[in-house]
Amino acid sequence: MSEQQLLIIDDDATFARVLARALSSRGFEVITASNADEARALTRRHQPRYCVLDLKLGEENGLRLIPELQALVPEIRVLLLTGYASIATAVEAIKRGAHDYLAKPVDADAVVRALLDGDTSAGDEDLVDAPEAPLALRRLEWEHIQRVLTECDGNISETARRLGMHRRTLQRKLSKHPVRERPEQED
Amino acid sequence: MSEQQLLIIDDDATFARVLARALSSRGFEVITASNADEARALTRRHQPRYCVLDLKLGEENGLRLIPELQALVPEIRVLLLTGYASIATAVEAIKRGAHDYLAKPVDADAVVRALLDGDTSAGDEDLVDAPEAPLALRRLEWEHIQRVLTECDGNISETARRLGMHRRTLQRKLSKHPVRERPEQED
DNA sequence: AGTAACTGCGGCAGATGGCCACAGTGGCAG
DNA sequence: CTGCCACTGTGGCCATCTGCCGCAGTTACT
Repeated sequence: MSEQQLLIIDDDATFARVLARALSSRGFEVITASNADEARALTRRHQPRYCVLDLKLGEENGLRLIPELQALVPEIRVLLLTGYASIATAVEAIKRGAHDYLAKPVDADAVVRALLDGDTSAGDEDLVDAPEAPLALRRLEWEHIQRVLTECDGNISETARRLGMHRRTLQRKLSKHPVRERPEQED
Repeated sequence: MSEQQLLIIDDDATFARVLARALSSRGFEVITASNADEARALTRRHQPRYCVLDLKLGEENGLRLIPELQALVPEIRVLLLTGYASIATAVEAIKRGAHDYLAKPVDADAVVRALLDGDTSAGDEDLVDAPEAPLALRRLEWEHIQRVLTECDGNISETARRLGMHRRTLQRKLSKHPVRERPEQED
């Protein structure tokens, strides 16, 4: 296949570099941006077909970028990556036009798979089955918090109030590392 | 004014009944289906504007139903509900046209909020009078524990395993929790 | 009998949560 | 401009909770 342009947008330089290397070696022509403005500029210039976007771009919200990128490159495929994954943000991302949404840490193969997948566009074969296990308590808590947080537009105090918990506690929970979806396996 | 038709599709009769009651009291005209065929038939007949769909419909996958329902009622809003939530299925659900995706346990208010969210045609008459009160974390946790406990036929060890917590911890939670923190009526 | 599950219980160290306090910010009314 | 107010980040204290250990008793199946 001819080389495909791929734009990585992540303010975590280390992560971006590692991912860029991995994707380069898999046949993509990778360019990277570390903030929204840079991303816009590079997108305009290079018209990448693929994009890996970090949900949490410093102060900004990566979600906002999705429509912009699509306006610049209609056929662009945006893959959202985040270290703080939750169902609420995943839903939001897809609604805004992201092609897929993965939780860090991911391996490059998963990224490639997600990016390339769906040219068949929602083939029925690929139906994801629901996991047989219920959500672990930690994760349930995380999901609920994320949902309410979204509902409150990121207002932590308000969220804490609605959740009936102390603001300080909420802050600590949020800053702590999120829960992996499949805790039993390593990557 | 005209009540909004709402179709609940869930093979868990108890859950469907409880939810139906709760949503009825919030101003929806609720009809329920317990399998895909029934759902198709009811959709054809009643042309509901809203739909609450369980992801795991017995043998079938609720995801498949989404496009079908939308073919029957183009403006239908499908809310996916599942006790086995995962980011992967959430992404898939939204891609297939679901309006939102929530993990059980949810309270009826959250369902209503999700259904009406961004809905311009929903004259927010008597529909929205539901108090904005997301479950407190404690309560959410309790509900989830009870759900899984029931699923495990009261087997505490198994429940603890599935919930990813220590058996001793579960025991202590169960033994102490006097259950009632706030007698919340469903209607 | 032996094995393997489950259950209840006690205890301990370390993690977590609730709460207070303080500082800095930004919007808004007076 | 000047408070007032709400939000946010942070540190610290102390009570509670959790994870993990062990032990004993029970039930069921081999």
